[in-house]
Amino acid sequence: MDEHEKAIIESEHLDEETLFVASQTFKALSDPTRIRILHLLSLKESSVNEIAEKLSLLQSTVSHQLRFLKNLRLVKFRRAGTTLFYSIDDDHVITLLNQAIHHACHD
Amino acid sequence: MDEHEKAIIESEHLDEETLFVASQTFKALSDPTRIRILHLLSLKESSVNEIAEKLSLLQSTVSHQLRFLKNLRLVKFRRAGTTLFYSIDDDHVITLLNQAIHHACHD
DNA sequence: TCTATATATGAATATATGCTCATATATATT
DNA sequence: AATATATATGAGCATATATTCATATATAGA
Repeated sequence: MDEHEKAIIESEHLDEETLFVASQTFKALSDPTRIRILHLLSLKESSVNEIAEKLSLLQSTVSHQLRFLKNLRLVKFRRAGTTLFYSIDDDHVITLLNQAIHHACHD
Repeated sequence: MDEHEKAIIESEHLDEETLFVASQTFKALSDPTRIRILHLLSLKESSVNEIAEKLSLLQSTVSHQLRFLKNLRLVKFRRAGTTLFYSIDDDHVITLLNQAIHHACHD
């Protein structure tokens, strides 16, 4: 942790930018459906239909949530014909997620 | 991380309970106002009015959000006369918060 | 007990969110 | 070009959320 960062964390004032990015990151993890999708992707790259089937969700629901996660650059995809394989693009959020799961297991 | 926990994280299926607790934790951190309150409390114990003044929020807004955070056992308070001093009751969420701030600073 | 101060609460409102349905788009195959 | 498959998108709806206003409650002091 560098001095600049330390200064931000120890300052009473959090700037708008930091506040927005942090809250968006947590918003991504605040919905059970998105947690399930991210958790699945943390285990293995999957297509939209695979995710839908494994998690018993509509294809449309999965696609909407993937767009949300892609906009936040939390997931990425590669194309293989008509199939899109999604995977994690930000290991940091998976770390946050696993920590929360860890914590949830120890209440 | 024990075996049981490892099994949960590595399983494709997250149980409802774990999912709910984890999503609630992140929901608490998904709102800029709550982040500001938690961040302030991580620096120092504060009364409701102090929080409201420092963050330019209505007393009612702060009180409502503190109730939310208290229900999740993320904050606690001690009474001193008519004044209630709130403080952090779950260091884990502050760790999560500081990690996200750290991450936000390095984009 | 009356008053002042600090906090909590309920109702109302505006906005955000997540899901579903129907349909559009993109790619591959024939 | 026509068809099939995989995915994306927009509209509509129901629910959740955050804030505000008005008011209630609780404690302390005169």
